[in-house]
Amino acid sequence: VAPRDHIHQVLQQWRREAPDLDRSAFSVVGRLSRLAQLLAPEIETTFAAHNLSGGEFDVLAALRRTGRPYRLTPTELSTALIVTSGGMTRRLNALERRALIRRDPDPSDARSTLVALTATGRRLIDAILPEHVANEDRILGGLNGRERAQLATLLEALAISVGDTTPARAKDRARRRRPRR
Amino acid sequence: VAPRDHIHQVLQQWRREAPDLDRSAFSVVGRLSRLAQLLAPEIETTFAAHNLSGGEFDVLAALRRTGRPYRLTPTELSTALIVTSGGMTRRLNALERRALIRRDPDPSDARSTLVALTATGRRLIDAILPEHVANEDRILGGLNGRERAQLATLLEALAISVGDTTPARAKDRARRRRPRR
DNA sequence: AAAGATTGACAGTTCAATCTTA
DNA sequence: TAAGATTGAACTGTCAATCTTT
Repeated sequence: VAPRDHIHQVLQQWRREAPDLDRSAFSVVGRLSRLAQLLAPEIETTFAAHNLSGGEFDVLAALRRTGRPYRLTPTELSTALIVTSGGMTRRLNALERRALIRRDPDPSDARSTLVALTATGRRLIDAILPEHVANEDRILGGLNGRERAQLATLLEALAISVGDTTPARAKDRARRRRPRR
Repeated sequence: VAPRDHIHQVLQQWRREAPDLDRSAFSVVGRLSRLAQLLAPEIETTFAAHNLSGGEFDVLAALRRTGRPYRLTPTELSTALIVTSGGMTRRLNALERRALIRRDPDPSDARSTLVALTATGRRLIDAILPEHVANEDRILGGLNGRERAQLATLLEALAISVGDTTPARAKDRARRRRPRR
């Protein structure tokens, strides 16, 4: 018989116990959250091999992909990564202690700081990146290119529909607050 | 212009900064984990309205969908919900303190206990369930039936390919360990 | 030995309060 | 007043050690 996944059995149980309940949303949301939970530890083994947590990797990666000079404010980081400012402070403390990032004062706003990748941090993230990509690719090994593309398209549609659209950058947003007529 | 999601911009940044890196896996895995992170608090508002955490709801729901007499062992629960046994003990303590579940000794194995939904627990989960389903449906409101079905199918294929297949139940597994020829 | 459950130490998060600067 | 960052308390999870029973 064709194998089914864990959520399929859960759906069957609900069909028996509560046949009137609509299960179409759960068949998506349930699989989404279960897959995320299942894949996270798998993905974090790569980071752990370099003594990084998943959250710490995310910070280094966010700085790296920004391009030179690899700088963002703590607020920009916590917005992009969906962590509270308190959570971000904690991550930055850990990374700064290991000299993977540096906190410089923001010359244009004394309330803020600029978080920058150090040379050490940049070397580390550049070393991890290819391993990480290879690992993700291995995890998705069961899906061919067409399936990946289809999945990415549908997930993007869902992301857009729940409002996960690219926010304007802080300075643009400020400029836009009182739009010109 | 057609709006794109947050991960789309991340992918563009990587294309600029590291054009040789294959981004196809991330376009799936990145969206998966980000959507799970984005949707979780949205979903948990329903539970919070009844003074339950997401993890506590999961335990009550797992017991409920099992059918009468709504009983599972802590090991079965921690396996089904992907939490460690220590984490499950913690959840069960909180639920037992509020008399939503009960722990009875297992008559057939003195090492184990049987976790059962109380009448109060059953009333609570049955009251939450329709709200939860309606909430999930609202969250997926941007996807039509065809898109949901397609997404569910692709996510199941991924789940199966990473090994998230329905495990045989404990007693079946014991029976199967030394298969008959 | 090994399995089931629990415990306590640790990790990482959110939340609300606080301090400084705009 | 409000925004940016930090702090400490509370919460929730993992991990490794432990105790009991098989």
